[in-house]
Amino acid sequence: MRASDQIIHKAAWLYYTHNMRQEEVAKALNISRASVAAYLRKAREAGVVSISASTRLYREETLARRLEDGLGLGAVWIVPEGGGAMSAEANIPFVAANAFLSLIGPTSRIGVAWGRTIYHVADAMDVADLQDVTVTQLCGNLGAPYTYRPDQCTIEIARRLNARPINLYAPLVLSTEELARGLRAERVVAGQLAGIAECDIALFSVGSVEPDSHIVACGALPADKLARMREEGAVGVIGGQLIDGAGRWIDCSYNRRLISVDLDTVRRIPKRFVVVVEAGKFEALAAAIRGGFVSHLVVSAEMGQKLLEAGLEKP
Amino acid sequence: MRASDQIIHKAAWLYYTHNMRQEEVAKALNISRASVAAYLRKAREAGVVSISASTRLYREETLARRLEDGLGLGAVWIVPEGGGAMSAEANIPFVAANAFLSLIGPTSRIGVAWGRTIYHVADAMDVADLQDVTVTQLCGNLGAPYTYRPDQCTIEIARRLNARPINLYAPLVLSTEELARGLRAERVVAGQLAGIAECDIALFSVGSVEPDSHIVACGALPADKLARMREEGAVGVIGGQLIDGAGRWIDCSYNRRLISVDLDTVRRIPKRFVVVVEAGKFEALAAAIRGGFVSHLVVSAEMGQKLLEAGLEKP
DNA sequence: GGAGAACCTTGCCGTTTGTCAGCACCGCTG
DNA sequence: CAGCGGTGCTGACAAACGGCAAGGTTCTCC
Repeated sequence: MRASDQIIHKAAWLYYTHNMRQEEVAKALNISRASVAAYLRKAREAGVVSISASTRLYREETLARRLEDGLGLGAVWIVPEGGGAMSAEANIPFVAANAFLSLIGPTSRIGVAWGRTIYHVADAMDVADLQDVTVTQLCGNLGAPYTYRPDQCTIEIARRLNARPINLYAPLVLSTEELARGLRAERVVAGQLAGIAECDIALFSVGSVEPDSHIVACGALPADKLARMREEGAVGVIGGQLIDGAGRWIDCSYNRRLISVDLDTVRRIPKRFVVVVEAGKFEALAAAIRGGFVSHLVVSAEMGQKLLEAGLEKP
Repeated sequence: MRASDQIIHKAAWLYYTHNMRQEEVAKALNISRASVAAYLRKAREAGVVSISASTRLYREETLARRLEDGLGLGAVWIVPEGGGAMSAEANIPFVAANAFLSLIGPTSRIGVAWGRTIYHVADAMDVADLQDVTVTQLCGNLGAPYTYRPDQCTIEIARRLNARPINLYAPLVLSTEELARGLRAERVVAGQLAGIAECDIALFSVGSVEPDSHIVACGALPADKLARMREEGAVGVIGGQLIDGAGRWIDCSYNRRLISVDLDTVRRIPKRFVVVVEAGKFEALAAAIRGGFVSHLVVSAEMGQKLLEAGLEKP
C-alpha cells in the first residue's frame, strides 16, 4: 500500500465507520476539510468503501418464489415494469449486479461469459475491494473491434471488484476443426479451460438464434449458416455455443470450431447466475433451464410469467 | 414484505443504486423530498443498504503479515495506536466488526461466544440484510443480570445482520456435574450443541484468569477457586472453559459443570475469528493460538509485537 | 538552485441533505 | 359523529457537503 493510500483509508475509516463529520475527520488527521472531501471521493472511486443495496424487493416478488419452487432454482429475482429508471430493461442490470455481488465471497472464483447484457451488468456494478477474487473468461475472444468482447467483460468486472482478471488468449471461433482441436490441446489454453472447473460462480446470459443474434453480429457465424442451424434444432447460445431445445450441446461444425468452456463444466459450477433482458430470448432461456445451466436467475416479470406458464419441469 | 417497506426499498434503490438525487427520487415516487430523506434513513437503519469500509489498512501492516506467516494464521489485522477514535482500544471493535463482516457469506452459519469484547464488536457492526444467515450461541447462559450475557451477544449480532438467532437455553454453569451431564444429554440441549459443528465461522475472544476475570465477575466461579485453578495451570478462558498453557481443556470440576461448546468442535470450525483488546490477555491468547483455536485474529500492535517476540511455533 | 509538477490549504459559493414543527389523514372510541 | 391518538407527509430552514479558483509548500528532476 502506497503512503498516499493510507490517508485515504484513514479518512474513509473515520468518516464511514466511525460516522464522523468531514470537519472532525479533518481535525483528527490534521488536514483541511477540502482534502477530506477529496480523499473520500477517491475512496469511493477505488472501492475502499462499498455501498450495496438489498435486492430483497425483487427476490420477494411472489412470481420469483413460484419460479424457485416450480423450476427448482436456487434463487430468482423478478424485475417488474416501472417508469423511467425503474423500467425492467433499465433496471435488470442493476438488480443483477447487486444480486451477483451479494453472492460473492472474499475468495470467490468468478467465471464470466460475454454479451451486451453482461457488459451492462458489469457497468452497473459498484466498485469493491476484493483482492483475493479472480475473474476468469469463459470463452475465447473476438478479434474484431466488437463492442462487447469477452475479454472486455472480464476485465471490466475485475477492475470494478479490484480483482484479478484471467483472460483466455485464444479466438472464440476458428476456421477449421483441426485448428480448434490443436489450440485446445495447447498447454496454455488447456490449462486455462481446465481452470474454469475451479470457479464457484459463473455469470452469463443466453443468446438467441434469431438473425439479430450476437454470434452473427460479431461475425462468428454467417446469418445463413445460423438460419440452417436453427432449422436443425438450435434454439439458444451459451458461451458462444449452440444448444438445442433440451439444452444439449449441438454436434455441428460451428460448435466444434469454438474455443470455449465445456458445457458440462458449466453445469458443475455451483452457482450459475443467468441474466436475461430481452423478451425474445424466451426459448433460449427455457432451453438453458432444461439443460441445467441455471441456478440463479434475473428476469423481467414478463419473462418470469412466460416461464411459469411454460410449465417446465424440474431438471 | 410489508407495503410500507416497499417504498423504503424503492427509494433506497433509486438513490443508492441509480445514484439519483433525493429530489429526483421524490419525483419518481411522487412524494416529497423530505419523505425520501426519511425513508433513506430508515433504509440505512434497517440494513436495506449497507456501507462497508475496507480493512485493508489493518491487514497490510507488516506486523500482520509476519504474524500470519510466523504463526500460520489465515488472516491477522493489526490495529496501531492512534489518537482519539483511532486509539487501539477504541478502534479494535470497529476493525473486528468490519473484518468479520467481510468474511460472512449470504448463507453463513455464525457461532458467537460472549464477553465485553464481543459485545463491543457487535455494537460496532453495521446493519446488514442477511436473512439466510444464522447466529448460534456457543455457550450456556448466565441467569444473573450481567451486562454482557451470551444470549445478548447472539441476539444483538443477529439483529444487526437481520439474521436468525439460535439461542442456547441452558445455564452456563451448574452446581453439580450430574446435573450438567443430565442437561447436556437432554435432546433440546444436545441438538443445539451438536448443531454448532455446522458453523463455518466462530466469533469469540479469550478470557483471562486474573482476579478481574469475567467468569468471576459474572459469578460463574468464585475468585478463590479461580486462583487455585490458576495455580494448577489455567491460563485462559474460551467459551467459559478454562484452558492450560498449551490450549488444552482442563479436566476440573468447574469445566465439567459447564454447558458450552466442545472445544474440539471449536477447533474444527473453518474460520475461528478471535478478537482481543486488553494487553493483559497475552498469556491467554498465546495459549489459544497454541491450542489451534485461532485462524483469524484482530489485536493491537502492542499485542502483535508480543506474540511475535514470544516465538510461538506453528500448530 | 531553479523550473515545474504534484499536492495541499484557504476561502468561497451553490447544491444537497438532515431535521423538525406543523398539518392532514386514518382508524378507533365513546 | 365529534373527539382523539397515532402515523406519515410536507414546507422551511440550517447544517453539511462537493467542487472550484487562487495561492502556498514540498519534492523531483534536470
